[in-house]
Amino acid sequence: MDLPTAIKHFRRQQHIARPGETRTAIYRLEEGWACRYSLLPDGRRQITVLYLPGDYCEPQWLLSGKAELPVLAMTGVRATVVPLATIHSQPGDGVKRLLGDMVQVMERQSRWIVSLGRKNAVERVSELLADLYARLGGAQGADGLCTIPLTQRDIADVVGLTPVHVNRVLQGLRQSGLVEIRGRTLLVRGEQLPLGAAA
Amino acid sequence: MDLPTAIKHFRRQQHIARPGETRTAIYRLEEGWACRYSLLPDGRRQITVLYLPGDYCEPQWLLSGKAELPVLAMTGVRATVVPLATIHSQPGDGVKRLLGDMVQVMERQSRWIVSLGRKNAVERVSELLADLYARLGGAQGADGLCTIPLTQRDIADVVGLTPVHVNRVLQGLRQSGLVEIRGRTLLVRGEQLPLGAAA
DNA sequence: CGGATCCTTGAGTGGGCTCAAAATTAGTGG
DNA sequence: CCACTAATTTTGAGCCCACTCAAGGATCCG
Repeated sequence: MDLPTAIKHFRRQQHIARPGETRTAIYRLEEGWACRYSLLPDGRRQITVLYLPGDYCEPQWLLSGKAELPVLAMTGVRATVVPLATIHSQPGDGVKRLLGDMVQVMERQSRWIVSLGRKNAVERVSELLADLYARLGGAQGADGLCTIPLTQRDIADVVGLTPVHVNRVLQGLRQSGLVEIRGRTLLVRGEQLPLGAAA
Repeated sequence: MDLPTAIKHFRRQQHIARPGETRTAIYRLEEGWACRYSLLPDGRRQITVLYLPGDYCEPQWLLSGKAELPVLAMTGVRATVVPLATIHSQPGDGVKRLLGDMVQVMERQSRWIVSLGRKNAVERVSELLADLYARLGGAQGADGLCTIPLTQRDIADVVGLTPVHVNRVLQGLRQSGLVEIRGRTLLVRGEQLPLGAAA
């Protein structure tokens, strides 16, 4: 109803968009994480994009106006609704900002293709955690630890591994002091994790 | 010099763009294939995008003006030079067409992430060949066969496998009648190959 | 015709998967 | 606050797909 700041809430495991839907607005995540994923007929799932607080979800709706793949809230989500009409009617920063975001997403996807195609389990998990650490803007907690609200199954569906193997990899990283696990919460100590170098 | 149709040629294995370069024009491939790739310090290579005749290379230069990763001619290439200034000065179809292409590339990358993360060797190679067959616009030869000018090493660097294993997979597909190999040329019989279904 | 690149084949290895079960944690309703 | 259930994490044993290493044949190119 009110134009400037419509807010929408989603619960964990609730769909933000479903394939084929026409989209007339995009969301800016204010709080919580979301993902775009793909489900194979036999149940295998692969997450193709992660959306963190501050991200626009999904930029390409500006161009295509249609959702190709399902988008899911991975935690509770609070998002600002940004109607496409609003953006188009003010053809200044808004469009540019979003197109820039699209390029960012593309580059991140390219890097991820490299990881999935050519890197082993430890490298993939490390790179994911390093990327998330960087995107969260450095440390959150006072002790340089930042919180990852993902299930080990979720991580597995990002890095293309099984939950069991992700668990074993995380145990290795834990012994290296790179991550901590308190209850069901994953804490990452950023810095040392190797970001994906390439040429 | 001449504005409307500047043409540029590249030989096989010649770089079309190198990382960090400023780009003031994009190319439209008239003939030949190209790819964007990433090289890890230890020599592992992963191809992230394939450009076929008719494709614009690379659309995101319109927005970023900079090459992030190297682009390589995989065969002899003849390309039309499209200066970015030309596109921006005629803000009609040109921009829209290119942005549409960008979305296409993004969706193809998403599908490829699914393949690399969740599919086995046979599925990946089949999907690649099916995708190429579709993008080449159906059959080229009179017999419903289309030609793939890629090395088995090139294919390996797309699907994230070793050349040796790609060879064994292709032999399986050959016995299934899905592909033919004449000398060093790969011929694909499209139709039956399963395109990546997802939901 | 020589050299380089590419394709092919074989034997052995290993990283990540599968299957299965137990332990821990989160969530729910009374 | 507690009992109960569901979801997640953890651990173990065995297996298989794709890799590695190595050598020999084809094919291309100058």
